[in-house]
Amino acid sequence: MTQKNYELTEGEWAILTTVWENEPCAAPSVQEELAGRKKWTYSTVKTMMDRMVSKGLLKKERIRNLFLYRSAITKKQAQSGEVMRAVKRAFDGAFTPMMQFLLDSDTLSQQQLDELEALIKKKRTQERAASQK
Amino acid sequence: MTQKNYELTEGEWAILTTVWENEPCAAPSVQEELAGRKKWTYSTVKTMMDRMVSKGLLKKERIRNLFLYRSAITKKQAQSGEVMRAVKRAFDGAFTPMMQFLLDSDTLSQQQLDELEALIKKKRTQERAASQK
DNA sequence: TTGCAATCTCTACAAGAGTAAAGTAATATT
DNA sequence: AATATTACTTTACTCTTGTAGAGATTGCAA
Repeated sequence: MTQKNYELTEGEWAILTTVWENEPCAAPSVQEELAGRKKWTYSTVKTMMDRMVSKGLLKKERIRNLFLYRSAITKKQAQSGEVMRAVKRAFDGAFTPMMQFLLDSDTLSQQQLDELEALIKKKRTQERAASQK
Repeated sequence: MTQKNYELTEGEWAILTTVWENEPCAAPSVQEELAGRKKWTYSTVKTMMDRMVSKGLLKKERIRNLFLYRSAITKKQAQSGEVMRAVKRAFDGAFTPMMQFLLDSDTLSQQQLDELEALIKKKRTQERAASQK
């Protein structure tokens, strides 16, 4: 499974997010769902969705006269693409410097730091377990 | 200092990176410097650089007949923008989930985990110190 | 001074993203 | 059936990014 690196645009994120949550869903539903955040007309949404089908981001299926869309990539794949892009462009492809950056930026609270530390502990245990299987 | 959120394109990253390393520098130098990775002609590079000046990403200064460019934003700002974009789009603005994703996804070695833990410890000390000044 | 070399300016074009109006088809309502 | 509503298709316009050629300028070398 050679996974491509998806780099979605703002609009594609908006749509995919809605699709993930309502899958399978029709274009009008997506438009309504999005209506709060984005003031896109049905036309706009439909156009974008069909372009996304061509790009392999969504799948479209016709059931008699109803068109249902579903995602063609998982949220994880999309997240990974986004993170990869950041890491690749801004940190020369190296993960640790990016983490370091996140830690340095003072956006993390004590509580978040706790959480992270816990995550690391867990991670380390897993590593150890895995390496001596 | 209301810091804007810079979202650079691929090309802008390439150019800014070279500028940061050679600042101040002339357009032809940047083009030559980039010649290895990108097969852009001088024209291309010059056009992009001037657009970047308009956008406030670079500054241009004329010294007699020489034009010197320098960056208008720091690497840190650019990195921050990139990270913010990822966090905002892919993780709903929440840092911890992104960290978690990084921890889960990647091939972090024991050593890197150690580093991170140390970073967190240090960070926490700083926080504490700062909060009770 | 004449001309080449380097550099800059102007102009342009294609592709993709965002945006949507208009026209058409199909379904539902009275 | 006639009309209203909903959904889909076609077409298109704008802006940005990547890309670059052609022409104008400037400064140095012969």
